[in-house]
Amino acid sequence: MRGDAFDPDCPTRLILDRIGDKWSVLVVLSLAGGPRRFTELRRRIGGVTPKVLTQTLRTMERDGLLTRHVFAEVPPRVEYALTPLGLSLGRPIQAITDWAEEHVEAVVAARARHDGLPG
Amino acid sequence: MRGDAFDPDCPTRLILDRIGDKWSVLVVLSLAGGPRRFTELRRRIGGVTPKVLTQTLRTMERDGLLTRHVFAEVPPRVEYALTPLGLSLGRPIQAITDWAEEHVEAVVAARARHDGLPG
DNA sequence: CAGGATCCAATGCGATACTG
DNA sequence: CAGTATCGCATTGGATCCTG
Repeated sequence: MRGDAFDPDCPTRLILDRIGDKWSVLVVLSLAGGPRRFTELRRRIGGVTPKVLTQTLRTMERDGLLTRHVFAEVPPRVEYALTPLGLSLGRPIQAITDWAEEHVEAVVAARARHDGLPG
Repeated sequence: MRGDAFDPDCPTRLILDRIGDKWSVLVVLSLAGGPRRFTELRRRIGGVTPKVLTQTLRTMERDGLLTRHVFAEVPPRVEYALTPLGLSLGRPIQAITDWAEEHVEAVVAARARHDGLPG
């Protein structure tokens, strides 16, 4: 049985909320090539604070999208890796960001045109 | 020149923000089959209030994703339709919602498993 | 290195009521 | 029918400082 995004009570909405958050998408893309450490992610994803990155990673771990592996070393080392589920999400995510990167100019232009016109 | 979603100053981020909002995705899906009137959209998209739906539609119009056409009739009639740009966004959006509807159970299960375990 | 703790600002969103 | 106006809260996310 599939979900139904149009039903306000369907948990599919929860997924869309997650995808809609500011950083999950970039985390998925960053991990698509293999496991990464916390600071690697932080550097790769411009503008994210450690607090928010941690929150994002914890939520995604809870949702079964990635795993968190702590190595018993000094200095500490923690690696994040996509699960098969998270990896499968990578494809539609990539489609969205591809669209965004390709059409960003058209949107910005439309916005300028709209804002420039009176009324 | 394409955008770069990893650059915090790239407007691509603005697009991701739009896609991430609670209702735009459902509006795109609702209009994929052709133009719809305001109340049709409102009924189709469960749980949205008129104020928020209007906001969403206005923003999407500004971004060049849809057009708003007012008919000079009584009672009033307003139709919303996707532009070619909005239509092109429909495909990656559909990919995301397909993923969500297909994997919602896996995510909910992962969440339950995670929350059920101590620590 | 990988975070936790705390405080705070923005704002998205909802409820309700009203209108040309 | 297709909105607008007002109010207010809950959530999200950012700045900053601290630590095992």
